[in-house]
Amino acid sequence: MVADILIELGIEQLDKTFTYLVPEELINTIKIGMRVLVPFGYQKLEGFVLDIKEYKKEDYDYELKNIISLVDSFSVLNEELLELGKYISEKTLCTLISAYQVMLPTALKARQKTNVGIKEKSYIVKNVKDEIILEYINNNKRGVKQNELLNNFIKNNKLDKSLYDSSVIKALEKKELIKIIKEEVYRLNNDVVIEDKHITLTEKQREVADAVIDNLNKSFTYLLHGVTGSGKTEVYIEIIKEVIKQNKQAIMLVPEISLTPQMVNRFTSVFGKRIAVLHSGLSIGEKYDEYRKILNDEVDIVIGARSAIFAPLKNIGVIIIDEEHTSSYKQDNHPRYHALDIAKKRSETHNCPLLLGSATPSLESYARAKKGVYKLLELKTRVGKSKLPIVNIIDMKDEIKRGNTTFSKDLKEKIRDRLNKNEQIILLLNRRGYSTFVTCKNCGYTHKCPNCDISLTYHKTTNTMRCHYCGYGDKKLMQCPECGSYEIKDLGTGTQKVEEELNKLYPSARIVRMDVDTTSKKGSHEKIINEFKNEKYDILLGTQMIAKGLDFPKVTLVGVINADTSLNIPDFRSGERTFELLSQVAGRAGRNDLSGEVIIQTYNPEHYSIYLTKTHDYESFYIKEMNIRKQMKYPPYYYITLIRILSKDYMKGMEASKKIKDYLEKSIDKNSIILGPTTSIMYKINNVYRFQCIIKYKKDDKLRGALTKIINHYKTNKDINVEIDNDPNKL
DNA sequence: AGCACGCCGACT
DNA sequence: GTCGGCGTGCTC
Repeated sequence: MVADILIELGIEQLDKTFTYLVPEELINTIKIGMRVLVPFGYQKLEGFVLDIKEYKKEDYDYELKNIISLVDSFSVLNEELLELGKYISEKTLCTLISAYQVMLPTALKARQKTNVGIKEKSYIVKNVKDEIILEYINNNKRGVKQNELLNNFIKNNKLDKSLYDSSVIKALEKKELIKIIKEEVYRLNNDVVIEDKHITLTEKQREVADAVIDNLNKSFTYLLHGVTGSGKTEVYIEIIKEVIKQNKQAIMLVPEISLTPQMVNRFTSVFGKRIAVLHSGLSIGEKYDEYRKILNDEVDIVIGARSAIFAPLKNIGVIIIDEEHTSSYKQDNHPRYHALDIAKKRSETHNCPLLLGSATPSLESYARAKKGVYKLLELKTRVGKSKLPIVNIIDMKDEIKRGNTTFSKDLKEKIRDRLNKNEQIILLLNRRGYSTFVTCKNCGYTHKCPNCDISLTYHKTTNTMRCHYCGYGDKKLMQCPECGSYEIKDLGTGTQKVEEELNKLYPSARIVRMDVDTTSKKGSHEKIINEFKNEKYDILLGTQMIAKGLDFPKVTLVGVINADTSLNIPDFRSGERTFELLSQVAGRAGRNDLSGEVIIQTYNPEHYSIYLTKTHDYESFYIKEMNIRKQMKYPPYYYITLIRILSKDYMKGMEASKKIKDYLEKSIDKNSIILGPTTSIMYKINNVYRFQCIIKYKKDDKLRGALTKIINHYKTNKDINVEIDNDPNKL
């Protein structure tokens, strides 16, 4: 017997299997999809078994080596995942091994040296019959502690070892009255109280849920367009209930860690313990445990972020992607897969529906729904008494003339008003740090990162200038290095500065800031959210991470400090992003009986992405934006592929980029449009120069082949790195 | 990725 | 004459 092994190393040259002999003692235990340890050149490496077959000596003109050992006693990749990996590597042009690695939790990837194993807890159990124990207790006059332990066996069969003194245990063990056993425990323990509040769906919700429930055994994609607060989660729960009734399982994707706890709590209160959670906020050990729960058929529902789409459930009945427009469903490094794409694939293999939900669907999805590729489901009103908030747009050009830079007069007054009424406020500023750049007033010199093409952000808490791309840190300049002037000015406003200003304006208000800098510690997300929900704070100030999905009943005012930050990014999706962000954050206001109000401060009040949020008018936004996309030949009218060329040497990078463009021009479809090469928007990051070509196409059968050729051509080139991104999030 | 093989410069 | 520079190529 021989086995084809895919080696752990993720480089293109090794993107193929190597054949090894299966030693006698493993013949009965080895299975496809298992991890094994093999000799490879001068090293020992791990790999996945992709095939097992008979050994035919004549097929090999070299000596085969033996597999050293198995890494686990089970297959980490089942047949479906093995196939899915092939699909990913083809679709995203990545090595097969990196496709498999990305599907697995760290602890089960080939060779991550993590050595995370099953966590065990020790218990004490009886080693003899009850009568003997009772007899011992009666004769044992002095051993008070021993008797105390043994007496506990009357009520319990096993006792927690950690609760008893080790000398007592040892003595009883020696007498062979008790023994110690070990059992697997899961690190993540969601103690749950099932409290099915028997929510009755509204007529509309019922209709939407039934549209999916009536077609549970068909692979089809549904787009649920429901305004913020329209009760999409209830619809999801209703569908999943039905799926579980049919003995099937569900995958539920949520965009970010900040949202997971909320969703998990909601779900555990209905479904109890049979839920696994997978997201980046968990430790390696916790993820390993959650994953094993799935492997052991102990869960019906998997809730998690992007990678949860790979959950190895055997009989999926529905896949739900909440906030489907979220860009983080697309991985933006190496295997650049899109969770939505994987979801479609899995929905086909499992013959189950895929439900996408959003208040602001991506243009791509909405266009498909309009065309009938997806079925469009709608929830146009909020549930219960709550109404969509009133949105006011404030032109900051006027405010600046009155001397109001950060807060407009209106926003200041309204914050004061809510503080007086003991209601809560959310403020959004999509920029962390204190000030966004530091400039010399005299000569215009800007303090930039020496490694990247980025101005440094001042962080007052650490008194440093930091680069948000490479992490470079430097002292704040006191004097301009160019002209010697001391007139150094902070420009732009970050969350830290706003926090400071809020403290000055409202000294008694309790303010909590939530951005990357305050949420780096594990669990800090959840802590801030819970404390805000429990009204420990009056104002929640944060970056976009506060915009989505959170449900705070006491929030009646949402303020957007500067709506233009996302609009000014030179990217064809910046309008969509802006509309989406503003609509989402506006949706945080007035989610209960208290009516909500939103203030959006902007320098571009006439921009459709901004003024259409006033009327919550997604439809008009869609039509306007689609017109632009059509004219500019952007998605969803055209597909886009981004080729990024990276080099430490500017000239070499430029030359390679030109060559790539020339090659594309003669090898791909004549109707496809090739733009570039140009330098990327950030032309240098971490001392690497970045160039790009963009290809716009409707249908191009020659493109895939050409891209593969380009990748293959540059894979051995040490000076040039080529990355290909189909359907990029950012250009 | 690692490591050996191999072919050219400056040194005990 | 040798030691060692890292360019190239291979690993079942």
